[in-house]
Amino acid sequence: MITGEVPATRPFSFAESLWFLDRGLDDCMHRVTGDVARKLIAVKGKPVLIEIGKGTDGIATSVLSGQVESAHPIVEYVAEWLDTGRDIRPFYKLLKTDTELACLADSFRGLHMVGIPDLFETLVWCVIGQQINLPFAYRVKRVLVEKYGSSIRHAGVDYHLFPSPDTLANVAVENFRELQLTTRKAEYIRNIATLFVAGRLSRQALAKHRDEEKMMHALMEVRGIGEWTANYALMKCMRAMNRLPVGDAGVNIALNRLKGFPKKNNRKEIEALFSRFEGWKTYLVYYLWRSLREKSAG
DNA sequence: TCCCAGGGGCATC
DNA sequence: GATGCCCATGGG
Repeated sequence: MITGEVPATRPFSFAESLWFLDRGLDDCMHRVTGDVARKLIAVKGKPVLIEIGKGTDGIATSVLSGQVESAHPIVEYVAEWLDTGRDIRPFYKLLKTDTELACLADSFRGLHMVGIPDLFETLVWCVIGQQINLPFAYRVKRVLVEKYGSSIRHAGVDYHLFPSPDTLANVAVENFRELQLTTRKAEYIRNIATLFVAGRLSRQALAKHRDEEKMMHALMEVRGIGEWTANYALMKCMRAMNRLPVGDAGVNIALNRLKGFPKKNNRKEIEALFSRFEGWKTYLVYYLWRSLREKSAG
């Protein structure tokens, strides 16, 4: 069996990564059982089932199914996915300068951001999740993926790859409607898929902009991608470090709880706070989201 | 019943 | 640029 170790820059908590992957939500793109997670990924276009668990000094990975020549692409994938290489100590230094937020560095010590390496999946997921609650959004995603994504079965469990742009570009709006997607969302998804097929939208092309604001602009030209979604995509997929999804409900609630900010019309307070987190705004958002689900917070 | 949920587009002024 | 409305499901 091919195995590998993904080095992690400390502080790093695999338990936090695992907690996020589970969260009590039913994410069809991976499976968490006990202290490991399994996920089907594409390596050179072929499905490979990997398992990740706590390693001696990072994350232990192994290939359960599929053909790969070495652990190298697997290790690369996991490092990108779980942001293991990030040194978050500077972020903690900034957190410690804020009386009410200092606790985040202790409560969630070693939490690195779990990303979505695939841009197409990220954008489609955003569209699905727009303006609906998360459990429902995950259900819709599961039906979409089970219907249109390729999968393999291992030990009696199905693992899925996200549907390809080519597949979703050819799904009729009425078939999307059967998945409880609105007509408008169906159109957005079809359009995004078509742009990917045509090569007019890709992670690689987007990355060439380098500048976060230029990437924002490029994404927001696409129908269905507004400011919030563009921010989210840059955070989760492009690893942009200075994003603040304006108007995000989670950020508002978290800062209301932690710092007593108003729940609405709080732009001034929030921008002032985030201006002190230059280079780490994305991570601050992520830690605020994390704080929402701490114990009694539900 | 009402309001909100990890929004976005569009018309209108 | 700000505001209001539409979309359209499910949870509290």
